[in-house]
Amino acid sequence: MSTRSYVALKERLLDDRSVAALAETFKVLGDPTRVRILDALAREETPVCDLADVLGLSQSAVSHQLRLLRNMRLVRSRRDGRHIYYVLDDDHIARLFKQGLEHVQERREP
Amino acid sequence: MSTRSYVALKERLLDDRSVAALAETFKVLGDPTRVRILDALAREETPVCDLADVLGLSQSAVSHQLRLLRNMRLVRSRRDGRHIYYVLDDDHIARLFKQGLEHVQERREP
DNA sequence: GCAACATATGAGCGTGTGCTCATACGTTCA
DNA sequence: TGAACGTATGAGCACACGCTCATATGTTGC
Repeated sequence: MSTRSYVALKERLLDDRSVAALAETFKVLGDPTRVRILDALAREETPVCDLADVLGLSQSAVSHQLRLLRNMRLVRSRRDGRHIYYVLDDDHIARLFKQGLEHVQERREP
Repeated sequence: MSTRSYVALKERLLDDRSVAALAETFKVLGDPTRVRILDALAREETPVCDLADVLGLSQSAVSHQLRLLRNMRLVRSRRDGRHIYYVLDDDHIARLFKQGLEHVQERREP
């Protein structure tokens, strides 16, 4: 092991809760299907069936992902007749999402 | 399916490349071990053995993750004698990381 | 009430992922 | 040169994850 002192580093590291929360947050955004769903819902309130159709996914697949996003409070839903409309419910995530987008788009032309 | 027109939505969605890049970017950040490694490397240049020790991980586990981060150009390494020092090599990611952190920390007191 | 539609959800399957273990490669120093 | 140290890497395993399929639940209009 390195002979250099690293104790100072150890003490400044992120606490476990922050690490877990951070990883969990990024993990939700780390899947193409969820990215597409969130992208759509960031633009306008959309019922499940339209999401499935627009994204070319099965109703079931969309619904499963929405449950996850709902549990994490990233989206919220309201019923209108037979339809259930979903929207983004987290400004933080929306901003993080946008910033991530800027970064990948900047990075495209090096 | 909804009778409402959703064609307009379809046309405004993110293109596949952006979606993939965005998801991939977030995915790398979506693991506690990598979060901890990046957190440490954001603070100071550190050799693999110290990383393993400070984070309480095996040398192999750290090395495997570093390879991933290296391939994605998020970290860079330099050799100094027997040690190989790693540092962050991506300002975008560092900023994204910090912003994510602000969000999870704000969110802690609702 | 009962089709038809919209959504939710559990089970199961194939794949990806993060770890360990063993081992190879590289460097230093005596 | 060879032992000790530091790092990289492939194989393999346990588990997580995202999908499909089947089915349950909920709503509308006839």
